[in-house]
Amino acid sequence: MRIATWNVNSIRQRMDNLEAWLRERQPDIVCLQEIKCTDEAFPREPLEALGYNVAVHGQKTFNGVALLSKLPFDEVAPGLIGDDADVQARFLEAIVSTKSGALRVISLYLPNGNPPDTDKYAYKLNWMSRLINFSHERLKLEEPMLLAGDFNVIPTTTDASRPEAWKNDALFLPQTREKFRALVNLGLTDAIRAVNDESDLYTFWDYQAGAWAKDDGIRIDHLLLSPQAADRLTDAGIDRHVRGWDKPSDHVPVYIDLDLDGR
DNA sequence: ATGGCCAATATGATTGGA
Repeated sequence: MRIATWNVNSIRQRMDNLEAWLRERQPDIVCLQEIKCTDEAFPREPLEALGYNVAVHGQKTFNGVALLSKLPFDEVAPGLIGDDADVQARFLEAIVSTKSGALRVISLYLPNGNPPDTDKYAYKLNWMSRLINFSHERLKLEEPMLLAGDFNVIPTTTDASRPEAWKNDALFLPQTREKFRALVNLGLTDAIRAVNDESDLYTFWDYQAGAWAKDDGIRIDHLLLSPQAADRLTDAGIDRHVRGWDKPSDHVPVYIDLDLDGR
């Protein structure tokens, strides 16, 4: 089973790219972020025509996450625990039934947090604490689970072309990386790093300053696997070529293959 | 030349992104 995550930076601006990439990569499940539209405005029909069930947690103008799945959804739940007053659409949890049993999938869009001297950074750190609490609870279930999305975290210096340029950025500050480590240290596996320790693995290149042309990228889109999912991991990759297409998102898809055939 | 973009919005300037 192939599962992918992609921050599309507006689903309505990215439908041509999304459909082309779905035909090329043939994922079974896709976690989307920054759809930037309401549930009503989400283009369900063309995706359903490609064989996907669709679950959406959107809002007007900003943020918004969604899930596509060739398997039907057994359960879908929007929102991250820990703050009932948080109205930003950044989290969508679902369960599908595979031949090996239930698989829990979360599509998440972690707050950017810039500038760091504002309440935006406090919101980011608090959101990360809530994600740690959520993950701690779900890991007790000891089932295959993956947290997939735009984490807005550069985990290490190896994950940036120019780490010094990000030294004071909310994506790379020590507190941010510390919280990300605390999350991973609950027992999650960073899928890309489980199969590849190269230094030039990026998932985002800014639209500005010729970042793509200079390969000035960062790795901030991640798939974190529970032990029961990590045991089934057979491959992981980044579709960086999609960044070179016409009308690209500034992020590219990241995917994993899990052996859930239930032998 | 050390800067250069993109998307949404009762839109033509502002906000957010990273």
